Amino acid sequence: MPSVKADGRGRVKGVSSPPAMPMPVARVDQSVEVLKALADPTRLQMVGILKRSRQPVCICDFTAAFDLTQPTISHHMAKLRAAGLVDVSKSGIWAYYRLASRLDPKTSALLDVLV
Amino acid sequence: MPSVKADGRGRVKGVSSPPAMPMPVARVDQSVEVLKALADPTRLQMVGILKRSRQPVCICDFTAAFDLTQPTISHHMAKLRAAGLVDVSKSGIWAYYRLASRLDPKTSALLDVLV
DNA sequence: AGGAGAGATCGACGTCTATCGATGGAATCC
DNA sequence: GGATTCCATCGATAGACGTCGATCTCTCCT
Repeated sequence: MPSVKADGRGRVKGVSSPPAMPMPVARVDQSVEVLKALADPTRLQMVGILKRSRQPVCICDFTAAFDLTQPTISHHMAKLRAAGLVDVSKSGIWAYYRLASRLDPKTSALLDVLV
Repeated sequence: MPSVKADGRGRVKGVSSPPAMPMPVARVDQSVEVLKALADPTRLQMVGILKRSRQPVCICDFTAAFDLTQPTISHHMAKLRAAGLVDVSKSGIWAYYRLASRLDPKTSALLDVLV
C-alpha cells in the first residue's frame, strides 16, 4: 500500500487528487435532460431524420416508419418537445415537426456528433 | 386539407418527405448505450471529474464527494465501465478510475461537448 | 492466523419509463 | 349535421433503473 493512510476526511491515498471543481448543478441537470431525451433508439432516430430533413416532417410519417403505435410515437415526440429539441407546427389536421430553431450551441454540437 | 389524400403507404401529405435513410441500427444502439450511461447526474459528474483530472481518481474519493452510499457509487462506476467510458486499475486495496484511453472519436467528441 | 478496510456483488424496494388500447378534440369531407 | 381522419391525452401494465443494507472477496497489517 502507499505509505500513507486514509484520513477519514477523504484525502490522501497517496495518488488521487480531490474531486475538484464540479460543474454547476444547473448545467448538469440541463445536460442530463437532453441526454435522457436522446438516450432512446426511437427518439435518436427521430432526431436524426429531422436533422437530415430539409422540410418539416409529418408525424404520420414517423408512425409509418417505426413499428410502434401512434400513441407511442406521440409520446416520444412529446419528450423531444419537452427537452426543447423539436418544434411543432400544425397545418389543418396534420402536425409537422422539425428540429428546434433556437438550439443552444452545446445541444447543437451534440447533435452534430450524434447524427 | 392539402389537395391530396393519405395513400395508406405513408407517402404524400403534400409536404413532408419520406423518413429517408435511417442510420444503421448498430450505430444507433452504440450511441444509445453511451447516452444512457451519461444520462444521469451522478455519472455525468463522475465523467467530468475524470476528464478534468490528470491522474486516476480513487473511487473512495467519489464515495466521499457524492452523498451516496458506497454500493451506489460502485454501481455507477460499473455502468460507466460497461459503456466503455472508463478504465480501472487496482493498486493494493484501492481502485483507481480514469477516462478510457481508447475512446472512439465520436464518444470523445461527445465528452468534449458535455464536460 | 486473525483482524481490518476497500470495493464489488446480491437482494429488495420504490420510482420512472416505454408501450399499448381506449378515449377525446379539432379540422375536413360528404 | 354526420362521418372520418389525425393527433394528443388518459389509464394500465410490464420492465428498467437508482438506491440502500447486507454480504462476499481480496489485500494488507499485526
